[in-house]
Order: sequence, then structure tokens, then C-alpha cells
Amino acid sequence: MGRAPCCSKVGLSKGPWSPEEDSLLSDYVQKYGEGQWRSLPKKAGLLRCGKSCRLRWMNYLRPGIVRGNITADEEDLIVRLHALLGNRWSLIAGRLPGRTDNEIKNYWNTHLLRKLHSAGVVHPAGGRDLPRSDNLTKQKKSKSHTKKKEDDGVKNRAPFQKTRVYLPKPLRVSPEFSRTNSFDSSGSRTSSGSPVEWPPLFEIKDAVYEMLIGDGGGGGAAADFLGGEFSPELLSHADSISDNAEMLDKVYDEYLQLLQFPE
DNA sequence: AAGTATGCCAACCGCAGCGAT
DNA sequence: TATCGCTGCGGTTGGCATACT
Repeated sequence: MGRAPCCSKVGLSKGPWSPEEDSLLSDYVQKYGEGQWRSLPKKAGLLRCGKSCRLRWMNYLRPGIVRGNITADEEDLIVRLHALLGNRWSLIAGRLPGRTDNEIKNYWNTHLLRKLHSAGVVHPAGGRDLPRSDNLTKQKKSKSHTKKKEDDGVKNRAPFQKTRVYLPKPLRVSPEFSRTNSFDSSGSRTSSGSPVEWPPLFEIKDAVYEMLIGDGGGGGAAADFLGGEFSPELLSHADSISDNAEMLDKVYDEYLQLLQFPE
């Protein structure tokens, strides 16, 4: 058996937060800042565990949170980012200002996954191209109202054209990049130290695909587009690594390094 | 109108990375 | 170098809301 749940201590509350608890947490964090989640509940007068407090703050109370109504553009970006990054919800959330990883994860699991699946899109991310347990247990499916809702949400969108993607191994993300600071606001720089204006992530992804698995030597243009940020070794192999999962992993890792740890 | 099925989402759980010692 | 504790992340669950029969 694993360790005891963090909220198992006698006297700690679980479940939905009350307005009073929200107020206590908000006041404390705004006064003393985020962090020290372990000791925060006691100091703030909350009968919650630190993890619960952090989650509540990050997903609900934090300033700038945008709730509901995921736009078509946001959805498109989520799909594209997921194709590149897999289930790294915090990274994806970092590209969507005001959105939380939890919200995006929920949206993916309740809307996009089903839609992509019904469109015949196979996603290799973590081998998890089937719906979550909720859908597994409740899956009888495809009620008319469900379809209507989905149609209302995102109309007339072209099916996502999927190229098979081999996802990189999991990568931890620095807090500076994740959640609070999106990539857009992180002041990215090139390895030489000069500021760089990155193109949208999905354009980079497309360029990587072109370089790696595109038809007929698009590698040069792709490399130009990417600004030569990938190592010469990788670029020199661009013509021969079609469908090479290991090399794709390397490219993704390099890209993610550039993305997450600007010098 | 009542019962059932399904969708949605807030919150919990456990694992793993990372820094401190 | 090894260990420990804290934190963040992704997977999963539980319960309410809504649609359907």
C-alpha cells in the first residue's frame, strides 16, 4: 500500500470549498504570496491540507483565471499543443492565458478526446486514446443531446489532420514557465542571449513535421523557419529519420528545452 | 412527473522531480 | 552520494446538473 493520503489527518476537511474557506485562502495568499503550501493552512486558519489549498488557489481563486467558454481558437490550439506535447496539461495551459491545466484536461477528456476519436484520429499520447474511466464506466454513448452540445460548441471545424507523433518522455517543467508565467510572457531568448520572437507553437510543430517526415526535402526551409535552433547533428539527419521515434524524441526534447529554459 | 442515463467539472490521490541537508 | 520533505503534475473519482425515456 502507498503512503497515507495527505488529507487523512483527523480534523482536516475534504470536498467542496465554502466561501469562507475561499476567503481565508485568498486573503492569505494575496497578503503573503504563494508557496509554503504545507504550512499555509495552519497559518491561514484553514482545516485543509496544503495540497488542497494549492489546488484551490491554482484552479479557482488565482487572479486572471478565465472560466468556461473555450473558444474555437483555444480549442484548436489545445489540439495542436496536445499533438506536440501529449498530456502535459500544465505546459498546454501555459500557452493559454487564464486557463488552468485542470480545465484543459477536463475539456480534453470530455470534449476533444471523443470528438477526435469519432473523427478517426488516433492519438498515441501515453497510449491513452480511449476515454477516461468516467467514460469507460458510463460509456453507452452518443446521445443526441450530447452531439448537439458538441456541435454548438465547435462548429464547422475541419477534422484534425493527424500525423503519427511519437511523444517525448515526460519532462519536468520549471515553475517560472508553468501556469503563472506562460511562454509568451517568459521573455524567451536565444541561446546567444538575444531576444527572440517565437512563432506560434503549432507553426513550429508543423515545421518540425515538415523537416522530419515531410515529403521531398523540406528540411532546409524548416530549419530556416526554426531559426537554426536545433543542433546541427539533428538537422543533418533530417532526411533520414522519417518515422524514427528516437530522433523525433530528440527533436522534441531540444525544442522543449529551448521553450522552457531560455538562457 | 418520475426514474434513468449521461455530461461535466471540482477535487482528491499517488507518483515523481527537485532542492536541501 | 543518499535520504528526506515539499511541491507540481497527471490520472481518476464523486456528485450535481441536465437530457432523455
